Amino acid sequence: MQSKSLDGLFQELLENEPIFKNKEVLRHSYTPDSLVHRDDQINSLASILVSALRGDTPSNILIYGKTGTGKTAVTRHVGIELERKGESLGLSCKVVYLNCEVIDTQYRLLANLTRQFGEDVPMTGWPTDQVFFKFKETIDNERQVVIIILDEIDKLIKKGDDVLYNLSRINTDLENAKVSMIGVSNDLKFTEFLDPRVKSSLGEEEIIFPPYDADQISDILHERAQIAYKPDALDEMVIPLCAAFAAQEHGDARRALDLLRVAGEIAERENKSHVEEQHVKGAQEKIEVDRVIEVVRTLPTQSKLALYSVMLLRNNGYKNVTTGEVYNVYRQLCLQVDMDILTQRRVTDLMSELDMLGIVNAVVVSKGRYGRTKEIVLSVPINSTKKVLFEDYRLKPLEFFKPVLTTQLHL
DNA sequence: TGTCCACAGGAATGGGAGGGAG
DNA sequence: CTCCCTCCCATTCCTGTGGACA
Repeated sequence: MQSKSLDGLFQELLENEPIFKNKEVLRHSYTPDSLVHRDDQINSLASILVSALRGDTPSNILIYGKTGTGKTAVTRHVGIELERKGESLGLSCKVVYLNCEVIDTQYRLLANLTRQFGEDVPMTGWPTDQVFFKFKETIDNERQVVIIILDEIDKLIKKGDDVLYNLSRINTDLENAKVSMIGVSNDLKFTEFLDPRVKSSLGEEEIIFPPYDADQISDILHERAQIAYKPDALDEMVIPLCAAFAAQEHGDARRALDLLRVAGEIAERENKSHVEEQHVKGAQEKIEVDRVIEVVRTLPTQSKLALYSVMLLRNNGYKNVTTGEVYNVYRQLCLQVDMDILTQRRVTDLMSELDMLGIVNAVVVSKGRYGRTKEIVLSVPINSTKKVLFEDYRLKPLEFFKPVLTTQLHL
C-alpha cells in the first residue's frame, strides 16, 4: 500500500468513472417490480388468495423453498397486490407480515400482531392468553379478511406450536373478521414436528419454490445488472460466474446478487473501469470471511472460550478433537480469565450451537470401547478468527496462554 | 456375543432479568 | 411496593447408544 496525499486520494476516486448506476437494486431489501421465473408460484398463490376479494376465507397456505428462491419476495409482492385490489373494490383486506426469526415466541408474535392493528400491548408482563384475547377482540371490531404471513415459520415450531394451533382455530371465535395464514419455511420437512391437527389445517394448500438453476439466476442477474451497473461495466464472464457460484449454493439468488454487488465494490476499490472475473472470485471469498467474522464477534464470551479451546487443540496437532478434550482445555481457560466454569452438559450445547453457525463441524462418532463422542473440526480460518476473538478484552489474558493437555492423542 | 466406554442429548427445575398491573 | 407474567441460561439427573474389544 502506498500513501498518497489526502488531496490526491479523493481526487483520484472522484476522477474515476463510477461503475454503479444504482447499487441499491442489488441489495436484498429491494423488491423488484417483476419477478423472473416465478410466474407459476405467483399465479397459484394469487388463485388461492383471490377468495379474500370475494369476502371468503382463503385456505391456509404453506410455502416451501430454500433461501434465496424468492419466497419472501413473491409472497410480499402478491400481498401488496391483494391489499391494493381490495382497496379499489372497497373491501377491507389486510396482509400482515411477520418474520419468526426475530419474533420467535408465542407472546411476541401475538403482541406484534395486535400492534399491527393499532392496539398497544406491552413488551412483556401480560399472560399470553390475555394477549390472544386482545388480538381477537381487535380484529373482530371490523368486517375484514386478515392474512398473516409467517416468514421462517420453522423457527417458531422449535419453541412449541401452541400459537399455530390457536391461530388455526381462531375463526371459530370470530364474528366479523376472517383470518387465514401463510407459512413460509425453508425447511422442507418441518411439518414432521407439527401437531397433526395444526398440520392439516395449516397445509390446506402447499406451494413449492424450487431452487433456481444457473441459467435462471443468470436471467435474474442480467435484469438487475441493467439497472445497477453502467452499460458495459461487466466483463462477459462475470454474470455466468456469479450464477455458477450461487447455483452451487442450492440456487440461492440472494447469494448471486451479493456476489455481483461485492465484485463491483472490489473492482471500484481497485479503480478498475469494469468488473472482471477475478473480482467475482474475490467477492466469493470476502462474503464468506465477513460472515464468519461477524458471527464470531457477536458470540457470547462463554462460546468464545469454547471456540478458542478448539483452536488451541488444533494448534497442538489435534486434527479433530472430542468433547472431553475441549472441556478440559475450556476449564483451564476459564480459570485463567476468571470466568464461571459451565458444566460439560452446557458446553456440549455450546458446541452444537457453533456447529449450527457453521464455525465448527461436529459429528457424533462412536469409538467403540473408547466411548461415543463428538468429533469437532474447525471450519474457519484460524488466524483471522483468532484476531477477532482477541478483540474481546476478556480474552486478552489468553493471548500467550498454553493449556496443559492431559489427554493423549490416540491413533 | 455381550460389555461397557464416554459421551449425546432429553426433561425437569431453578433463578434472575425485564417488565407489566394494581 | 408486591405479585405476577415470560424468557433465557444454566444445572442436575437422567436414559440412550455405536461399535471395538474381551
